[in-house]
Amino acid sequence: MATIRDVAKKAGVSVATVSRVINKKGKIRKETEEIVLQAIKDLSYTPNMVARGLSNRRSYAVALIVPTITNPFFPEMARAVEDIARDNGYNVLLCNTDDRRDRLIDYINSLSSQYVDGMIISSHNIVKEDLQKLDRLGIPLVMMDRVLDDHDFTSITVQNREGGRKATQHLVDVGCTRIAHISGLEDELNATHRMWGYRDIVSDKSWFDPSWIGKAEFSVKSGYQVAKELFVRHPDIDGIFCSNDLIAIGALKAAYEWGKKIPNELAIVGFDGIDMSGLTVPGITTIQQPTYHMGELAMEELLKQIEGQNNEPKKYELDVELVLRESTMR
Amino acid sequence: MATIRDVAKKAGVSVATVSRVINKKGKIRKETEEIVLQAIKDLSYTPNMVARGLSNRRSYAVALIVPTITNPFFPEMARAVEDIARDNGYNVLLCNTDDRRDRLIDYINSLSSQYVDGMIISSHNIVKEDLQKLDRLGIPLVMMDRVLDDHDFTSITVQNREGGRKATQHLVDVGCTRIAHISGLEDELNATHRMWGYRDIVSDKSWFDPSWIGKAEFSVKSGYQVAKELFVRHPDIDGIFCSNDLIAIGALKAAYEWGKKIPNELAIVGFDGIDMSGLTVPGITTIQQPTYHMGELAMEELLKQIEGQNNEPKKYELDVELVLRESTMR
DNA sequence: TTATATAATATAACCGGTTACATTTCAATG
DNA sequence: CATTGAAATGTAACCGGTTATATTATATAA
Repeated sequence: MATIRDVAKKAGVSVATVSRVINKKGKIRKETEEIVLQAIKDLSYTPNMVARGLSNRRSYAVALIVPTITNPFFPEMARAVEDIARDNGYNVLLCNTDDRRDRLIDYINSLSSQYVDGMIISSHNIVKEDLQKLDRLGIPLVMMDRVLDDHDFTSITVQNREGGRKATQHLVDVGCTRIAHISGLEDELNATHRMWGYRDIVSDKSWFDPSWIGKAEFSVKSGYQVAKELFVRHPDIDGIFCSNDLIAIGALKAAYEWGKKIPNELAIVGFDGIDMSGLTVPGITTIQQPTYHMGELAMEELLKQIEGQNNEPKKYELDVELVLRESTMR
Repeated sequence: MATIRDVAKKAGVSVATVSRVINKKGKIRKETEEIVLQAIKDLSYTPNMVARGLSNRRSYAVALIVPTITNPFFPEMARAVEDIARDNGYNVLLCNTDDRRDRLIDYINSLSSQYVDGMIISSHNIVKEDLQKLDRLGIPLVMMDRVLDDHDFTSITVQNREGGRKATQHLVDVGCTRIAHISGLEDELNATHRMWGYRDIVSDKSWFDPSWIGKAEFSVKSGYQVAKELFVRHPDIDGIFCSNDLIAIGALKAAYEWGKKIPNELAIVGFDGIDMSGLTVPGITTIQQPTYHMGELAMEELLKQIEGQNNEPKKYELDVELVLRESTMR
């Protein structure tokens, strides 16, 4: 592998000149530039990113920290992040925290000694002091999907409460009169917002009381179990708004086994709009998040911060959309 | 951030000694070691990985190159790779090629100027000269899932042909007498092997001719379309072996719309064992790959190569297993 | 006690870039 | 023609580690 000094020697100039040509910094004579470019081509030279990183205190890599890449919501986001990163000469480090705080902390620590240029974090385990630490280290950060309530970093999330309302209202509109909600766990802020959206619609109904709200993890298995519990507790249930699509898929499976006909005896609405929600039979009506767009936006905002064009934090709260499928078509 | 020189000064020793303590290389007096460790603790010093990388010509990062992380087969593999990598102090760079050769080449080039310590590649676009290039650059490589036929690198794949046989034989066993196959595209070696497994079972049947084999991309949409074509071409079809689970899900949806009852009028078997295959209604019988294990194994083998313990390439061809679900239970 | 081998530590070069500062070149001005 | 200042380029320090080699301290043998 040729180094910058090889190029300098071949072109008969100093390394500084070569560096200037490569980075288009400072003044260089046209002829000199051409000679250097030719030498670069002749030696098929590529700047060594590690050396450059050491000098610049940069690594040209950003970390994408997610709970787990196996939740289908994240790959699509990751895909978008990587697309934008690649287009801008950055690499993406994939980090799974498994929703464990110790892992998150390990990552934050180890990544900062590697000059990661920025982080996109989706974790509800993050606390204020973590943010302060990153701030102190000068590491740009964008919070994605799962964001802290009170902070001043750029964050990207969706209108969870409004989405919860849309979903629940839709169930009302198709004629449901006993609507349950399967929420995510308490400490998950998105889940809480979605639940409040649900409550906005049902809290003044005569039949409503908190026993209509079940709590599940964001997984198919958990959704399946909690749905069955609801069937026992409320045999007259005729609609469920699930806090995410995985839960909805679990509920669908539970309904099928319980012999409840979908959508006529039980209508189901999910949240997220992962591909899978459209692939079940019947397809599941859901609140679609602009997943890919969120990833794009996150990476773009991060780049702005890294490149220092813009430092005021922005808080995006993107629109969500009701996507109609068979699970509520009656 | 404290540097090694800060530590050396604080401990009253030279940087070489500090380095030796950190890396447990060479002889050091017990007392000296303790003094140094104390200084490290006092300054909460972490070695800078970029500087270390420059010196060692290493980056402590491995690249995971996949067609697209949005195919649910890959996140699980990625998950395993990342787990093992993390445990060993490595980071994982996520690279999506989108099945495009130009992207693959871009990655190979750019990653090599970054001292990536190794690559796990899953791509059927890779050709011999790429392997030679990596060999020349001294970059360890493990080929995953989609491997070149003739090479001498470590590779990890499954018994595709045997899996194809198992799947098809199972359809025969449950009483199917007109069994179609939806294969992946020709240039995908796994798909080809699976198809040959299918042919092993059906080629001597009187009804069989190549029109029973459809070609699809590894996607739900494509599976859906090709399944419908098969329904038209062969109305008496009563079983389909699909080259992967996404195709099977598409076929399931097609059958549902076509009014074919599953499993009695049409039995379906997929391949891969992605989570989703068990979550559809009905669940899809499939040939389960040891996905997580494959990722683990790939990373472990890569580590062996990186750490130089072992250089003879190994070719793993792992067992697959038939997982019974409702789509063939009759 | 001195010579010699060995253990422990220090010095300084090196990895391959960037860049502050120094130097040279050259056109414009007095 | 000498002076001046901007433009172009070069020199060398620096980023923060590793490590070959040199040096010093200590143990062993003669």
